[in-house]
Amino acid sequence: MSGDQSAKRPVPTMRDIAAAAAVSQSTVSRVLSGAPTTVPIAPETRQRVLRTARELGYRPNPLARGLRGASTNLIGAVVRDFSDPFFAGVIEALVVESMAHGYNVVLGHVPGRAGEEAGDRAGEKAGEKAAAVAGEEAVALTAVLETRHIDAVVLLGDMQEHPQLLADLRNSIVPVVALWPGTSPREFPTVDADDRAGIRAGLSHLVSLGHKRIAFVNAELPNDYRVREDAYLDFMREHFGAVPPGYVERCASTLAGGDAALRRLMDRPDPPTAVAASTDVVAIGVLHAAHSVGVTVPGDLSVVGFDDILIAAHTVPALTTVRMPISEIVGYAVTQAVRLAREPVDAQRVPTLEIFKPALTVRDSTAPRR
Amino acid sequence: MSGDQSAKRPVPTMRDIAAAAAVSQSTVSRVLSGAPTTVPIAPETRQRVLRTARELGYRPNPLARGLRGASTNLIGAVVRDFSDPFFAGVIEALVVESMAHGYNVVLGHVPGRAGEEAGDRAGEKAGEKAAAVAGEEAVALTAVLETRHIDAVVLLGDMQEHPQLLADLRNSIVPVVALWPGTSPREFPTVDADDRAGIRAGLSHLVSLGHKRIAFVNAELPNDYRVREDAYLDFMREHFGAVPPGYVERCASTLAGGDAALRRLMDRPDPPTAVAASTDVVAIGVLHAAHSVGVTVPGDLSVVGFDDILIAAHTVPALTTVRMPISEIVGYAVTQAVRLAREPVDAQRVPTLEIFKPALTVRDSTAPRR
DNA sequence: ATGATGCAGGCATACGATTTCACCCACCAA
DNA sequence: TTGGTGGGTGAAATCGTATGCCTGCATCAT
Repeated sequence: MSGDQSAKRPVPTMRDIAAAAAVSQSTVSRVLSGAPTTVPIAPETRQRVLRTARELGYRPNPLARGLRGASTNLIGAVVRDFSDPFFAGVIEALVVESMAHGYNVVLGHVPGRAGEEAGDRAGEKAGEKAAAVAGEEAVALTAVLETRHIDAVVLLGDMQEHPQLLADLRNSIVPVVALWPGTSPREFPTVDADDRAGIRAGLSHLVSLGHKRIAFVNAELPNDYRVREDAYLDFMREHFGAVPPGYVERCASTLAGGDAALRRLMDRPDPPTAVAASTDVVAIGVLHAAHSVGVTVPGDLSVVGFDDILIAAHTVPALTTVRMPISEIVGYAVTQAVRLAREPVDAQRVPTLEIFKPALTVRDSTAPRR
Repeated sequence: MSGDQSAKRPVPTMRDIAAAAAVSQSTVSRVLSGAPTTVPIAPETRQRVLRTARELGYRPNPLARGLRGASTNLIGAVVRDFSDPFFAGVIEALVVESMAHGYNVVLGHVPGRAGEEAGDRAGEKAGEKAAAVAGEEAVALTAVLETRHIDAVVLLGDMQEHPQLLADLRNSIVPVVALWPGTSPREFPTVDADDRAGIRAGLSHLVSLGHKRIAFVNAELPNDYRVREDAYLDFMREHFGAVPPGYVERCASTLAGGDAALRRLMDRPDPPTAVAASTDVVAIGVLHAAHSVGVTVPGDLSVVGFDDILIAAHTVPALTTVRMPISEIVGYAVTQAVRLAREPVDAQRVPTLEIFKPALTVRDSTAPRR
């Protein structure tokens, strides 16, 4: 068919279509963009152009589109911590939801303090470029964004560690939606979960099983985000008048962190009979540690997690946890982001706040106190 | 500082720099791109331009760059299954590695049979556009790519289910690197692991512990990818002369799949004393099922996984598995992709093949046969 | 003194699509 | 016949960057 031509120009341009359909390139643009043109197009011309485009296998060049200020249909996702299974699930939901809206997702990962390093290694490719461009560190931080390359940005998790990124975002024109913002200032439209209600649901469940010696393992973010911990403290004070001293353990937000935290708790003279964890990841670490030190779950110890990540239903034993409505939250956020991407700039920065309610999911890691 | 100006033009262009530094736009481009120009630039001019750029907070517009055929520094990742924790880890590695090379990652997910649906819902945004563009289904499938928007494509997992995607890739000029291609035809440079060696390592370990009744749980991909299963069959025949009948269970590549498979195995009159799973995900399902039906691991049953995903070290009990060298594989692939992105088109499609060796990681889910 | 060299930098154009403006033509009313 | 009028189309500017080509201006050798 288009043999040798496709070898040279695999993707035909509008000019090619125009030549083949014997119209001008402007007409091709008008027909293919499908936008309600100000100018009328004869039905037959329209058909001819469409047919030609199909035959030649036309694909619009999004870069050229974007250059004119049109949308690139790209959503940038900046995620605090990649290795966290919770965010892995979030990203999946985000990608699926975005594609359903006709958008793709560009992943950005905010390097800890690695601005320098990233710049250096990028230099491999860019030659002197990296060194030459002004304000290189700042550029490295906002790498994903490269403003205007992207129609909207979704912030996943606490971004407090990256003020530079937030500042860049603030000064740019891209709409931003923040999810699970933690301690980040509420400067963008935000979607979050009612952490306090979630923690209370888990704790109420433990109390209803007769537990009193309930410890809390808090996955500590770099900036003290203590909503879940505070919810625990308040709950304990309400129900028992006081928080058992030493019953709050803080640890890294990892499996190993939860593991270590439980070991510390069980080493106490008065070990708890139940543990609430601030995330499933640490809860799974707790499960593992309990098994390692010979504590039976749920016989000797009840464990409640938070998030209901994918593996939670298949741990040993299956984890009782609080389901984070990820798809609802992400779905809402994407809808919001897409809407903002189309709206005039001035309407975008209203820091709205939408809260979703988590719900308890009882499985096998909790049992009545012995 | 730049008060009202930033309100109108948040991101200055090269033209702005040029005006401010009293040089031509071309000079600005030459200085900022840092490429070894054919044209000499006076050091002082260079400095002046750089300073001006810094002061005005210049950021290159990647779209405009890309339009000229330059690189967009974007790598497209197409992943077979998002919900798989294995691929979550892979994506993390990919993002980190890509950013180290100065690239960002665009996530694509190949919809099962959902071409229609995706197109419809995308229509929300594009109005008649979606319907108007030729070959809409094809466009939906290659959504991420939008050829030339991306410098290279990394294929994650088996793409056999998506011949349309492969065809598009074949006809486009983007370099492609395939990772863990499974049954996909070897038409691109490929990076894979030595599955056979990995399975044999796991099985040898079980045999050295005295196990003979070793079953295999195969996470079945849509296209029968049976390298791991075949490795098991061969191994068993070599060591025991035959494969115990009914000892190969196939299941969905999910936690629930592994769960169900183990239940079937343990229901047999001659249950195995050890199980090798083709992936950690199903192995974790196996662990969970064993616990549910009262089979102790590793007392009654030894379990070996494959992949060494993040949670594997923290399951109950910690999973003995075969470590998939993800970072090595991804690192090699990204280096390759970046190199190909810079090379002339004709050198790109040589279907090279690089194989990495997995290694056994012994933890607590295996023990001598009782 | 003068053409040859080399250094610095500007001009113009290309990239592919969008969009504004202008144009042509047919048809209708006056 | 002529001045609309409006439908249908094309030419050209534009977006921001990269680059081939050309032009000044010194300096240098002859």
